[in-house]
Amino acid sequence: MPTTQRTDARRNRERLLDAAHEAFTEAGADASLNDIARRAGVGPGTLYRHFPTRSALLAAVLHERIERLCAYAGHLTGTRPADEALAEWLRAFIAHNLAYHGLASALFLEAPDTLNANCHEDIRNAGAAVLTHAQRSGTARPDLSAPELLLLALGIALTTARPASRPAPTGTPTPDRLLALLLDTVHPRPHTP
Amino acid sequence: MPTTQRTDARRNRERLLDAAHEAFTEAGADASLNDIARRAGVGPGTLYRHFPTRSALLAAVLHERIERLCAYAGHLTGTRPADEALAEWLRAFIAHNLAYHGLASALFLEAPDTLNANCHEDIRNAGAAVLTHAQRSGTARPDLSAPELLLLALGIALTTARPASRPAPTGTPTPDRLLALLLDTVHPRPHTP
DNA sequence: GACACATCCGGAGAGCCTCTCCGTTTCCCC
DNA sequence: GGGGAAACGGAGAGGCTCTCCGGATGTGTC
Repeated sequence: MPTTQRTDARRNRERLLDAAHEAFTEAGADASLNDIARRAGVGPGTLYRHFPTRSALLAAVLHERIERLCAYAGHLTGTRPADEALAEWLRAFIAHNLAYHGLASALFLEAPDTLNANCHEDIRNAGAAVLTHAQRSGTARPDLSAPELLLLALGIALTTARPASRPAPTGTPTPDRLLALLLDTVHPRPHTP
Repeated sequence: MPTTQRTDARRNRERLLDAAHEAFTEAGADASLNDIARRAGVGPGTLYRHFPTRSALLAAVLHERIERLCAYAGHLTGTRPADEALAEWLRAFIAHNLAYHGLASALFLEAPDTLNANCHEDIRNAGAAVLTHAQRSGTARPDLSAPELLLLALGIALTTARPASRPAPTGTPTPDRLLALLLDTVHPRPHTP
């Protein structure tokens, strides 16, 4: 069993990822896998061999993006004051989850399996790193856990994501405003009244 | 055009609502409308005549529940201190949105149309009433709007709702804990450091 | 270069779902 | 009890997910 794929398999995989990116961009969660296979010039069987489930495909499409998000955490904690780093990373985290009309959030809510476990783990670790850093500097309350913070931020993405067709009506709170409110929770209370 | 439905129509409508309640309880968003019609002992055509879209059916199923939620707001502001009323109503709001494995939240994120516009409006008004009451009493920060608060609470429901099959893994933050964090944002800061 | 063979492809098709259309039945009112 | 409006129901079109397997295609070997 050679560790390398056949070249046609590798080529098809790339084509499928490109087609999936296109389809998810246009149709979000409603994108048809059949259609993605068609766009890639490939049979449905080929799609399912490369990506057994819709999540697997989504995880593969998001893979690079997630790696960048995680690397960004390291970059921020190294170059910015802890509270700025936390705020900026959360902003990036929310922006990431808004990708593909909020489809990226869906991956995060799925049951972790062998295919997306790394994504979950990596993001959780990145979030934990940024939060811990802020807590050590005294700019984040110590009783807050990373899963709590990430879920709250994820909620912001989920409630502000819009399906392709429907733009946000005016008056709808923006993700930035909701994040600002969330950050008020994160900062330690000056004192308990 | 008589304003009253025929008795068989009314009967079928009731049966459909019961069947839908069952199916949504079991399968959440994945419930098949075909299956709901079957359970109700009715053809698919009948289902679609009574409820032209899935949302319409969902809105009808949730109607009573939503009325209770809105009435609860009035009750709370009349009988409880403003901050307690706000906390308790938000708890109820989140619990409501967790119904049918989070399916109830979906209705809230949909584009308002003639069928569900009342639901949106009523809930928004109820939330605004409870929030305004708290703001007048000085227990909620004045720069917070009802849509903002509702979206944040809705986010909690969305991120903690679980599809039928998959219970929350231990260590997952509970809705109550996330709400407690959210309420910290809501209370006015003792002073700005 | 040709051969053998593991790998990979493609598309037909089963099964389900949404939603429509229209001939038929059922109720309601006179 | 009879006429007509209102409502029913189910066949069926079209699409989607996912599987299966005969056939095509790279790849290492001689």
